[in-house]
Amino acid sequence: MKTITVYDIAKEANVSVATVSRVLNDTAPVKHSTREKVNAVIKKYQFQPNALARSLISKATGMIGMILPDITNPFFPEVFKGAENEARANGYTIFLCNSGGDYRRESDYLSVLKEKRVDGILFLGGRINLSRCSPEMVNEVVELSQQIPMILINGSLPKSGLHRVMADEAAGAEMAVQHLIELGHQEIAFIGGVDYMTPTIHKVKAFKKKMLENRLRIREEWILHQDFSVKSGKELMTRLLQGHERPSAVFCVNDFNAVGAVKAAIEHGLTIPGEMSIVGYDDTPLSTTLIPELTTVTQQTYELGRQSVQLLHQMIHGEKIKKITALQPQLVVRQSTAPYRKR
Amino acid sequence: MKTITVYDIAKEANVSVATVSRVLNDTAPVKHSTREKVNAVIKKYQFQPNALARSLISKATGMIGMILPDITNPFFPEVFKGAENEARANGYTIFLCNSGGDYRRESDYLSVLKEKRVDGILFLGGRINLSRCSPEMVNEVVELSQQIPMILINGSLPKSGLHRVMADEAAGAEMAVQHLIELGHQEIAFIGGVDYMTPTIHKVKAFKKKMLENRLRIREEWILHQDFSVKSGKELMTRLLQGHERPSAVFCVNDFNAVGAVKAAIEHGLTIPGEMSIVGYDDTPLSTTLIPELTTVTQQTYELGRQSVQLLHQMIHGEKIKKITALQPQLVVRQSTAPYRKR
DNA sequence: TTGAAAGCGCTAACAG
DNA sequence: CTGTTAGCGCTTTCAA
Repeated sequence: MKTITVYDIAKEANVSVATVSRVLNDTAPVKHSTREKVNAVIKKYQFQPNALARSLISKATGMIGMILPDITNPFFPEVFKGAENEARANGYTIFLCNSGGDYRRESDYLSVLKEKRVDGILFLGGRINLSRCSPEMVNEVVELSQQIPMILINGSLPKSGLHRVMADEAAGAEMAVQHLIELGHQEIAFIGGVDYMTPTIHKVKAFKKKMLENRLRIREEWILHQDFSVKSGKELMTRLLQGHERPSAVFCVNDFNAVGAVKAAIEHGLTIPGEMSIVGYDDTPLSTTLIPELTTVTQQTYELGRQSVQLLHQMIHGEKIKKITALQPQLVVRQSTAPYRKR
Repeated sequence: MKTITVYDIAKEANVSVATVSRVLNDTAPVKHSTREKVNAVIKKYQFQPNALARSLISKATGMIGMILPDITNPFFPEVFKGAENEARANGYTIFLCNSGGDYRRESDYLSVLKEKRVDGILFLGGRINLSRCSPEMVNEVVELSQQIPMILINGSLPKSGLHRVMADEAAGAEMAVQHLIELGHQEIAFIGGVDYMTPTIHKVKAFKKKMLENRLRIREEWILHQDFSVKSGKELMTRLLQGHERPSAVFCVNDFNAVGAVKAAIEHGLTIPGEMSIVGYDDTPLSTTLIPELTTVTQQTYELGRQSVQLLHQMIHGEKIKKITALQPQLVVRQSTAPYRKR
């Protein structure tokens, strides 16, 4: 099946390819009658100009690359959705690149996106959430960002000066802890996450700050890390419950961990929130799916994606934009937290 | 910032562009020393050939388009993951197109994917799950499939002869109902889904077949439809519980609905699975997140995606493949179903 | 208004 | 082994 080109259209319409191009792009006046004629032929063959050839000239592909760590974590599909809707409204299509948080894979994708000449890149997870990211990894990203507009979502790279869109995790974490304290809890634990990634670090820091502010004891043995999964939340909570003393409330690094924590607590015969208050983070769909529904912190996930693309679009068009856009998180109180009651 | 091309490399290495191209693609013998020389210059500038220009010639873009209805439904990220891993292994990148099940949007994306000259298309949801799809919509897809290899996942289009990869929903549904019956349940309801889409239709049909086979009464008023959401599952279950008589078991069109059903049942004071058995479908992560964990049917979601890309890859290379690839679903018994007990 | 022709960056004959 | 050159399909001067 021969692919049809502007030449075929031109020939059949008895005009030059230039004219075909003109009616295609409405880039110069064309006599009404010839325009009609050309359009007729175009319609007849359902001709669609080859975007590759166009891009080769225009230096724009209408493609955005989005690198994220794990699309099966319900936080990310929501970001994607926000990004995609905004992208579509502006004529972009999105390459979704699941890195698995693997730095090698991130590099691979960065490279692929570069050779495919995407118009912009959205970077989430992996190296941009590392407390200490190697200079080489930073460099790779910084150099690419000089050729392709890029936005880091919910992360950063040391002295890279890269554009960022983020939800203020410290603020969100403080709200969560504050909420627990206001409910009368004094024995509060923190669980989840790996200890070398910023989503964990920011929250632990905020947690300690709030505890200190309220003259509450911080027990290092009640700050437990592992990873961001449900499984991990379950194991960590189990560990907590095996101690002589146990907290009356737990703040989890994310909803996954919180779900695990809830499951562990219930399996150990505790009632939630009666005997144990638990708060998660991210406000993923999981939180309303759970019984009891999870008290958590929303990051305006959809907006995170939407605004990022909006800004990226502006960058692509050479507009200056703020280096940092911060979205305010918000506490969502549901059923997994309750006032402290003495045991 | 000037983008650098093969010409720049050629000039600096004192060779012709053809030679540069040769070392880039290893497409013809090049003297070792000149190869070294060229590679040095390439490395020096971190040169990456423009994929657009290459694709223009090779007629291959290394891009696959994936149209699906809702990436926030945890079933799809898993399919995507399987697809992406296989894609990556074969050198493809994936355009993720969230159609929202909107036919107009599907058409838009189909058109975009065509002009972007993707090498292949994976189609899920929306029109390919309609019991009656309009001839125009069918046509649009069929015509495109003549130009671009395409695979329909878990769906079909009337007499289109399109390639399909699917999990056998009828078989899966039968397993689910069989399981309930073997547990001694006789009063079984079916809830969920919209009634004009195949995921619902196939299951209802299988449900009725099994009931009939076992001489069990099918009550039409216990076959309730709405949509595929948690909310809908909740509302439908509530409706069921408000009747004079109530079933002892419910088979739900998917996990979302099942979660809603569980929530409704618990809110109505029922214990699960003691007083009400519930089974879902899809085996999404939700099912292990719930308390009690959900008995459900797995569709081999990851494999669905992986094998689809594998087949698509073969089609792209002109190999003949089977029209239909069916994956066997499997019942996963967890905690939401139990033997029938008289009330 | 329209056409001829020169590229966009790369690959692939075809000579040498 | 290596260079020259003609495209891939489209847009865009430059003339007419």
